[in-house]
Amino acid sequence: MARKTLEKREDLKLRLIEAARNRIAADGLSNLRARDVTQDVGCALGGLYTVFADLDDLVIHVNSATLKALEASLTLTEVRDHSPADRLRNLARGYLRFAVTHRNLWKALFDHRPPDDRPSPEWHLEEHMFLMGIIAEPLAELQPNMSETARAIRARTLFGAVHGVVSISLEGRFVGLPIESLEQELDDFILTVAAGAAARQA
Amino acid sequence: MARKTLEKREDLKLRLIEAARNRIAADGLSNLRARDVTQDVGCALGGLYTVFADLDDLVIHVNSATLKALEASLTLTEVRDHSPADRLRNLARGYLRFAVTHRNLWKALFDHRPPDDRPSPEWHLEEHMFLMGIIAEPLAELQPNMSETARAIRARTLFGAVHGVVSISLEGRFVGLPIESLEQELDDFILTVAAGAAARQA
DNA sequence: GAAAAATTTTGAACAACGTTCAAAAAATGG
DNA sequence: CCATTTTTTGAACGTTGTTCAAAATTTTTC
Repeated sequence: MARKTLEKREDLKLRLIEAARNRIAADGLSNLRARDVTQDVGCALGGLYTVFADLDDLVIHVNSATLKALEASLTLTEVRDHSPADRLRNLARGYLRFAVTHRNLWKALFDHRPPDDRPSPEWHLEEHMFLMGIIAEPLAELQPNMSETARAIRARTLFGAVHGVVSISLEGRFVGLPIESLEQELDDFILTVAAGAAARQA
Repeated sequence: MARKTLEKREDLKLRLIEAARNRIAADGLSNLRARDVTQDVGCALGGLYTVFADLDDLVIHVNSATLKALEASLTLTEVRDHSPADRLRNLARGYLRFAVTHRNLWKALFDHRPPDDRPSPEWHLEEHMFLMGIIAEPLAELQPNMSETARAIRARTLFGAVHGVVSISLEGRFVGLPIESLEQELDDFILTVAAGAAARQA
């Protein structure tokens, strides 16, 4: 029966993802080794390549799980009856908190570069889109007379800005700063952007 | 005489940096190979390790040169008698233009991760600081009653934001967009931040 | 249920890296 | 010109990701 076979394959796949996730969370993406994860799950080295195309494919699946966790974390903090600026601030805070809490997994989302001849599959690229979507909503409220496409681009810009601020805060040289200061700085930044958007809107 | 020896060492060093720079510019950081650069300059494989600690050390020197070029490019476009917002916009534009023009060298600045047990030397970390310094000046004019340290942090935040916007614009999926649109979007973003800063200042 | 056929799993072997270091080559100095 | 020191060399090593013929297992057939 092909039934049992498929199930076992799927089970191995999940266990490999879980093992890789733990390895990345503990030691960082750059220390992920095919030999380690296969030993962790108790299969042969070659077993990995019966379920994934290569290591990058496995990493993509780990990143996919991380994105789902991030999505769950961000949509949880969404409160619909707050002002747009407050909602944007909450999203930025949530993003910062997630990055701090799951440092290595979060870093893996952006440190991972698939080889030139094997770019990320379409389904994974689309997983990044929910981030833009989440931002687009409060943005629409903030600048209602903006075209749909312009707002999509602006959401991407805003995400890039927040991600950049969080990145440089966590990876830079000022990492001695307490998390509260980072949050305060990020809050200020978001409120500044929101104020500017509102001002230029009028 | 130790004179000639030192000169030859220095010459080899420079030639290796130049070769590595060309390789990175052409094929990207991830395709840089010790065997390639040593062949390019016509020395033995081991010769590289008589002048640099390892490949990462060589990359750091390439990045150092890239930062100098970026600095030259940005300070050139600085015009002191413009408004703070205009100056910030010019800096952001210059940054975007540099990233577009020297795509792979610019990417190498941030893609390169030295191994955990061998972080970047202090002198190289300080080279990144001029970027913050350049930003801090117009920022001081924009928000004069801000403390020195707060402004330093804000400059870092602002750089992170601009870098994030440029990154996501160039590496994301919307790369079909013409450069003019990216520039327009970045302009808008900067002016929004500047407007917000001015508004919250008052 | 045993033998044959198909499938799955294995891990030794391979190629491509960065890095090392004993030996060769070159430079120095007396 | 030879001895000594210094510099350069590239074969060899350790560690990667990846492959694939063979072993182990499962399924099918009679």
